[in-house]
Amino acid sequence: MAAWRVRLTDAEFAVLEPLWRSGPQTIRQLTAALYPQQSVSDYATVQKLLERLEAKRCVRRDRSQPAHVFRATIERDALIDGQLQEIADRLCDGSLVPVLNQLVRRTRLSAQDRERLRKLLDEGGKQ
Amino acid sequence: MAAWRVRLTDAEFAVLEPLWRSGPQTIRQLTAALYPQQSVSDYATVQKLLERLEAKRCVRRDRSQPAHVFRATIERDALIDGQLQEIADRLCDGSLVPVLNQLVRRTRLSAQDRERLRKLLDEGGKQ
DNA sequence: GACACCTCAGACGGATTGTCTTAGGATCCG
DNA sequence: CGGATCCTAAGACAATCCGTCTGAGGTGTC
Repeated sequence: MAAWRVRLTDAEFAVLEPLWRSGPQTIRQLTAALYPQQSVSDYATVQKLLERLEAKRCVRRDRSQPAHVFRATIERDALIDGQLQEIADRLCDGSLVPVLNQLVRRTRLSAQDRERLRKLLDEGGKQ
Repeated sequence: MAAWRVRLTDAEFAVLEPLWRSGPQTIRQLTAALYPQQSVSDYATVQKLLERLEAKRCVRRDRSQPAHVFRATIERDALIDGQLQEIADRLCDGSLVPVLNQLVRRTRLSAQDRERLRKLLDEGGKQ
């Protein structure tokens, strides 16, 4: 699970979302999820976005059905990784540590969240 | 220090960098820092980028000197915040907690780093 | 006056983005 | 068969963005 470096637009992120949430789908299904009252061109828009996501290797197409079925080939977490690394590169000379510090400092955490993080820190130490 | 929501380009980030590192500067100084062998149009490029950064309120211009002096009006940390929030919005329904988890899980941390984070977690709990 | 440096306004070409149109193939059903 | 419906594929489209570049004009200094 390498940190995936790719630049996506807002609309492309939006298309990925239902694929992560509900698994592989056809264009028709995705259009229904994204544009509640779908029009002809909404369908075409989703189609184009999927085409671009495929070119960026974030999505794969199963052509065995008459209506192609699309699935995400990148996990949400991997994409988060990539985005984080991009912040680090642009703002912290490539290091994630300052990003992490800033994030811990700023985020409102419940006691549970904090507990979980402490555990993660412990595990990380043992590896 | 609110999380600053603004979209910057790579070149704009690059201009901000020397402002953070070395403080307020003129266009000439910034150009020298960014384009080691500066040409006429490199100067103009930096000028245009500063103009756009000013429009985005990331930079302020002191006009009292013949050569205007620019300073960053946004801190590096605030910008990191904004970028992190943007990831959260696009990928985690607005919550920073999953981002944080992922970051802790993925980042290689030294024992020192881990210790510092533990402290940050403790402090956060007391507030 | 000549020169150097500055600001300001805007043009520019290329890329990106989201939307939309059209053409054509496959399938289903009367 | 013939028509309706769904699909893919290809590309046009306007708007915006992005980095670069040009030119006109102001100001200061020797």
